[in-house]
Amino acid sequence: MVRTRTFDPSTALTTAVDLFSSKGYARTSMEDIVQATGVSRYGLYGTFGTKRELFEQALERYAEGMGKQSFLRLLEPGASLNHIRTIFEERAADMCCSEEHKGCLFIHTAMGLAPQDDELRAALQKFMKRMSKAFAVGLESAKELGEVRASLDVAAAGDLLMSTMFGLAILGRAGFTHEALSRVVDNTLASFKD
Amino acid sequence: MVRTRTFDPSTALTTAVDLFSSKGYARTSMEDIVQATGVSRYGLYGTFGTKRELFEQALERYAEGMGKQSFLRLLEPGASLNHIRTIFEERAADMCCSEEHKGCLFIHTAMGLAPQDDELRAALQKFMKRMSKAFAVGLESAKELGEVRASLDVAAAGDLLMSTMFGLAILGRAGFTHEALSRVVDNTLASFKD
DNA sequence: ACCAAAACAGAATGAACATTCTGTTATTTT
DNA sequence: AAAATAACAGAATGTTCATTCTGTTTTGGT
Repeated sequence: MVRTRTFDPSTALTTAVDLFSSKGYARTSMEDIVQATGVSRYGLYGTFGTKRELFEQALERYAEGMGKQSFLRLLEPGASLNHIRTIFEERAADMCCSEEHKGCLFIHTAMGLAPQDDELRAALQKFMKRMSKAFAVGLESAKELGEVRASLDVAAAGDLLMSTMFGLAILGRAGFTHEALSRVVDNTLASFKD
Repeated sequence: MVRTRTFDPSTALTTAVDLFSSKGYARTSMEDIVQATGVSRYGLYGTFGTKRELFEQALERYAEGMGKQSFLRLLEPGASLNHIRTIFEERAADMCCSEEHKGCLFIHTAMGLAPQDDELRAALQKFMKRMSKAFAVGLESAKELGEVRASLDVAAAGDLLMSTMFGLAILGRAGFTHEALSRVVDNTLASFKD
């Protein structure tokens, strides 16, 4: 390496994640990414490969970020219903109240490339199962705390919470109020009790 | 009108609905629609206006179709939980098991044009509220039949069911099994009882 | 049968886009 | 300091797309 790179691939990828998750694959152009990152086409293609490959890496980063930022807490002992509620609350705030129209990259992937792209669909499934599993583990902890009924099937409830998370993202994107989303969360979580 | 039209606008619109709901706005081209309908560009633009305007009409048609095909039953007296379950079952079958990758046009709209297009977003909200309301009315009937607890807030539950419907569509698109979706539906409906 | 207008098929236009290419600049090694 | 090469900016290429234009064909009214 003779001339040194003038950009940080990791922060560039973060920017790409933001663009992809607000506008999706089809509606964000490489030019958009060049503009937003300040990285040249050369750097982008050299570092990340094609747009499709960049998207895949963005999806991985997005999943990783969600895990670290939200779902890791559920895997720790003592996780409670409130941890789950907080995760929903944070996401609802992102979806509803941001002027930049943040969106869910999982949903964009599912509605966009996933049906035609086996590799991407497999990755998406893996991340989604991880998410459902994290919810299940969190619910298991909550069960020990007596916050949810002992008979609750936490695996099924994990899928249900994941599904709810996506549903809320759609409601948020459609312009529903934060209150409406909160009510859905409250009712869903309440259904696990007793 | 001197020369007679050789296509039926209504069936052409139906075809456009199918294309838009499987691939979304950005990924279906006017050329795709020309091919699938057999209607010339001239006919398409002359009858429906721009692609954006065609999409709006497709969205309306889609909502209307969902209403007639699924939600009208919920407004009739005697609607029961099973009517609701059937609606979910039919949709789940569409989403999971079709090779043509049917999708939900509401979701495509929410993730695609809605954030930037006030008119489309308003239309989408209207249709979504109608959907939630239909669920609520169905639940009210189910309440009279004693299928759900008397204390159930049917308006809140209507939003929840709508959210669930979107969540399921995402799961289906991501390749989750029909069983996984059914389990979510069962658990959601069970949470309304007693 | 003829005319005018509307519908048609497909070519044309101009913009947007993904990707590659070119010439330039910076930096490490010698 | 010179050489070599990786990184850079942006021009070039070829494709796809939405929309408009052109020349042709059909058909209702005369």
